[in-house]
Amino acid sequence: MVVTGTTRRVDKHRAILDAALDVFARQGYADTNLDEVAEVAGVAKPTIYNHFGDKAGLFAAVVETSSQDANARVADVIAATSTNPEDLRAELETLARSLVHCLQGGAGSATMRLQLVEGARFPELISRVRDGNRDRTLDLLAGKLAQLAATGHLRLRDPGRAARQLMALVSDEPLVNSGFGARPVDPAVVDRAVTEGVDTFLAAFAPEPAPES
Amino acid sequence: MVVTGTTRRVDKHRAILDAALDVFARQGYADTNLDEVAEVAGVAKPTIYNHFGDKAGLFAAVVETSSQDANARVADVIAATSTNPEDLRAELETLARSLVHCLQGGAGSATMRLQLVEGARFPELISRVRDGNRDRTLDLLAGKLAQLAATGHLRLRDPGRAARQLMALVSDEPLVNSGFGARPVDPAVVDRAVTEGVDTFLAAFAPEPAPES
Amino acid sequence: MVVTGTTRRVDKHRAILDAALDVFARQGYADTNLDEVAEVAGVAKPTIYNHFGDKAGLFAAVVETSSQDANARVADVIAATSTNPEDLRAELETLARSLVHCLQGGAGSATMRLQLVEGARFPELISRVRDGNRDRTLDLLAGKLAQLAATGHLRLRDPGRAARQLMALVSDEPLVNSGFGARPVDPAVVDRAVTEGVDTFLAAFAPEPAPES
Amino acid sequence: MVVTGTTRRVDKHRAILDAALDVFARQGYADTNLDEVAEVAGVAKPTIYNHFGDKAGLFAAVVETSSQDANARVADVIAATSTNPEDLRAELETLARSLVHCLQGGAGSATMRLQLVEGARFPELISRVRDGNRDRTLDLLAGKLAQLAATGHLRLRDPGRAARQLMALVSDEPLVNSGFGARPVDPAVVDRAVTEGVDTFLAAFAPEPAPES
DNA sequence: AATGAATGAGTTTTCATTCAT
DNA sequence: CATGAATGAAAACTCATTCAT
Repeated sequence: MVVTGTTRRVDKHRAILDAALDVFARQGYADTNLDEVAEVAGVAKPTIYNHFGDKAGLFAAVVETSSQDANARVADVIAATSTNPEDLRAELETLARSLVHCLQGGAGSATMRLQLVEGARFPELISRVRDGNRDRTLDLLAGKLAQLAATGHLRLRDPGRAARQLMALVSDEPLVNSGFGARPVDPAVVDRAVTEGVDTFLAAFAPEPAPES
Repeated sequence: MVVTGTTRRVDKHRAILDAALDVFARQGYADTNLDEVAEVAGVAKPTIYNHFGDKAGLFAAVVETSSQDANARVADVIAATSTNPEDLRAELETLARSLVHCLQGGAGSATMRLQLVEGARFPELISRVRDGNRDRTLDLLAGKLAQLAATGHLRLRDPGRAARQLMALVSDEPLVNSGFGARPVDPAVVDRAVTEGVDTFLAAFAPEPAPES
Repeated sequence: MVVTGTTRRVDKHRAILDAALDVFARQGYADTNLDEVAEVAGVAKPTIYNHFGDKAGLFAAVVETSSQDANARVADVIAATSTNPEDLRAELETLARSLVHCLQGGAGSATMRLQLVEGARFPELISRVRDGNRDRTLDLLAGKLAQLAATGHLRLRDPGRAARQLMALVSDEPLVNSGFGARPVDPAVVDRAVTEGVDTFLAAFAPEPAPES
Repeated sequence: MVVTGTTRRVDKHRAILDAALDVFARQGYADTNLDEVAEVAGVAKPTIYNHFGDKAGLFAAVVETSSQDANARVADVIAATSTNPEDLRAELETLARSLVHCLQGGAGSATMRLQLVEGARFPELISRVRDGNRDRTLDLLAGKLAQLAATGHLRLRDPGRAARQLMALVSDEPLVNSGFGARPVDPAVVDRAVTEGVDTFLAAFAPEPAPES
């Protein structure tokens, strides 16, 4: 009994966040009206105000929450990568594919689109969230690559640079192909970007001369 | 003098387009009100409607025009690249820097931001313009790289892939750093991306083992 | 007190309808701006949109409501007419005067003017409402006249025709005189139309040769 | 050569009037925009201002002109009626049918609709034109009926009343059926109204007891 | 805490009218 | 005189936000 009230409240809180992420990502901040969010969430409009203060507060909460989720998934993916793999190429391809999927698939796409589209409207919020997430991701990735270098699987002097370039090689093309999150990505484009990206990465950073393109 | 009637109209047309590019890029489509565009352009609001029909028509005209401009600049830059350079690394760095500048600097940044932010609102328009431009750019770049391969400066089997990866290596980081066009790019980031990007590109595609990273 | 919430809403609904009938009838649909309706009704403009969707929806509601009112009054008037009167002429004059009053006086005039002026703008709505009402009125009137014929007070073979012609005789002149609802009717014109209309009606349909004109 | 300028001007004047009658009648004053009138007339918008001053002036000119035309046609019809006909019923039916046609057919309908719909907007103009026309028509008709009484074809003491009632009997139903000019009239309705209207008129005003209805 | 209802402020669009040629 | 272009004023409609229950 006692927790029911709390549970309900938490449920509504979460329902509003989910609905808002969906609607904001599809229509952008300015074109989102809270009536629609309220309807999708199944609550009355004033309830949104009770929970989040105003429209900007709701948006901030959505961005923070969804970014944390995405970041956690990315960290998991990187952590799951072996530092001493049998097949380096396969290991990197798996890693890259997972990263691209975190950033472009499902909620990841919505999260990214939000950050991207509303960067000019909420500069501090978005800068903080995005740069923070990106920095953490690149740090983790650089760490992993440094370990691979330590174990002799890679030959690199600047793990940060290698991390940035690996990300660029495998994620740039899918990003553009998705219309920067506006459309679903073509899986074939992801495949090609991952395969060719890792290939070039290895050509540049593998200890032995890798096969040419 | 004699053509003043025509001149005046053309002037206003151009003034509206310039003002609209500025305001749209800064505030996004939904947050732009035509009162502000009219004021910046120095015309009355109905004049905008006379020239462009409605807000969406104005936006479309802005995107088309500014994209054509950007595309022309990019084509010039690529065309100006030597296919038999003394110093390949320097030549590629110059090319890359110019490309990044076309895409991220000044009007280029505004153009890109428009396309990127409003992709979901005007899918056909943006797809047509952006994909068209990107494809043309990559074709031109691939052609240039193929020539460099033919003259023995590069070793590559798939010029299209090389073009996409060169673009990714040098432009991804500045793009992110600019908040996808929301902030001015840090020139140091551009420098680093260009230098390191070309370096890795050469490591992967130069005939002789390129210098390590 | 307990039902204040409901009451308030109903009050505003009614207030808007009343105000709108007034303003629409005076100025016509196109010249009516909802700011004025809102002011007359004592509500904010969006409240009108909350209740009626848009301007056309408000108009439709006004027409439906006011027509139902008018129709009910007309039905009452006809029902109140005796089928076995002592003085047939007096009875018919009373009936006719009441009918004309229903159609031309006060809210009746506004209702009629609306239907008449906006017939081209809302063809289905107006056709439905007006033809329906007119048909029902003529049916009721024809029924009453048929009863008067059955009791020997009138001599007629086609009660529908008699009803139409009675209406024409007593209402045409006041209608024109009011500028089709634009001005208040001159009571003297109503008097004359009723007296002379009933007189001619009786000359044509009374069993015994009625007094000459 | 010399008259060409004048001729052209007259042509344009007339073309504007014709176009304006058409558009005003279809859409009403408030919903008519002069761009459309200009396009239909094949002239530039300022030309309308040169000829008629402003929108209201154009409307007044249209009403005056078209009313004069309609009035002239009505006068012709009444004048063409014999005062000593072989078949009185047939003669009256012909007269009535022609009158209804003048008022409801083609330009007559447009003229009437204008007067009716815009009565509240231009009270003096419309009152003057309509009442004037109606009075003249009723005077002419009353004169004709008085002559028929003088020749023993009718038995009436008040020719004005007889004229008003004849008009009411034959024109009321078609008027309503046309939606007061908004739709084309059903010819069957005209036929019935004329036949039955004249029948009742004769029942009331013929010297010998006319056949009952 | 949650909600139905109400509202103030703002935006797109239209159109009668006027310049300048 | 006729016209292409420009404009000031207004009106429909929307939406974030707040009351009152």
